[in-house]
Amino acid sequence: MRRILHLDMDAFFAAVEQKRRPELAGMPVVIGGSGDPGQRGVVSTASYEARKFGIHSAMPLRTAYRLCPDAVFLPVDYEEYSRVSRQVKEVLREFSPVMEDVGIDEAFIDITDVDRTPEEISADIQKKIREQTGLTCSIGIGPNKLLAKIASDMRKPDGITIISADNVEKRIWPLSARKLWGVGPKTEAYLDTLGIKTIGQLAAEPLERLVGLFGESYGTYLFKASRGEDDSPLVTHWAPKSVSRETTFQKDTDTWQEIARNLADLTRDVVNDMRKTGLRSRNVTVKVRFDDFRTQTRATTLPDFTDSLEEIRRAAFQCLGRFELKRKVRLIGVRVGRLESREEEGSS
DNA sequence: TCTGGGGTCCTCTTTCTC
DNA sequence: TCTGGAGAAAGAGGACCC
Repeated sequence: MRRILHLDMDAFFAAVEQKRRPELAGMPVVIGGSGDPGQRGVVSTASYEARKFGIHSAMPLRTAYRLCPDAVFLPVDYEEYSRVSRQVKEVLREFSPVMEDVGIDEAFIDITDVDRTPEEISADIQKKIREQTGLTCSIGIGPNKLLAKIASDMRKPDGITIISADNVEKRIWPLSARKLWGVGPKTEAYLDTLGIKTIGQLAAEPLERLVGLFGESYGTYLFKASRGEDDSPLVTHWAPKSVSRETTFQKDTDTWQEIARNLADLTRDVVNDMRKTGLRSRNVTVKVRFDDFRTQTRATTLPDFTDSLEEIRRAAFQCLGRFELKRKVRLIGVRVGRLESREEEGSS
């Protein structure tokens, strides 16, 4: 039986800010966008004090401001959070070389071969992270990634939760189906129309029914996940599949020059990114979101892998030309896909 | 009056090729 | 030369994650 540990930093961005500016400790702090709640943007992280006002991630900054005008609003400082994140990951690597990064504030490690109890390992990790960074984290341990991740969410902040394969029914089945990784707002609402609210109710459905409702791949996934089954391995190395940049205009616009200028800037940023990481691309996609929030994409395949700004910009503008820009534009974005690394040229 | 940005993966449809 | 079908590749959209 595997033993997987999932670590989740508590209110990470807000906690980093409160740590480096002690006067913010105990105050409602909201991190997001440019840090100006009058501008367009959403909440990335709210401190626990801010959450008491009903503020949560993905909420528009303006809404957060209405809920708590006294909160401290700060811009996202990825460089600083990345630096702290590296410290946290270094601590984890001391415990196991098999680690999967899940974004900036989460990770899995495989502790199957670590010769200590899960409780000891978890407490030790929490202690070391607190010493190194001054921050708290929550830890979940289970026989697979799915259960470890659900566990880490059960006691927050600064908690440790252990779920074993034989107490899935007791611990997992009463939870909302939304707690399963891969079940978002849409699926939750659909399940609700079927009278399915909990993971246990999902587990009561026959495989054939779930496959009929959700398709082979996702139906099978839900069937297994509701039983706490997950044999997915930890992904320790992976290559990027796409690089993108997008921006939401502060005011919706129908000025072609403004749209074009932004697309040119974003394309330059994407190409710089690609070159820094030694990648070339064969596919360019442009994304437009209109003022009614409808989103469209137009893509084109290039004759060859390239990191030439000229070629990629030409392709992006060719895509832009295929949109009917009848409404005002809210967002413009560009993505390059079908990547290959310059070193392994010709191999894909 | 709202609804970010950077990703992945899946599904369905259209287009290409043999 | 015309037509059709099968299968692959590309394009588009959408759900989901942090």
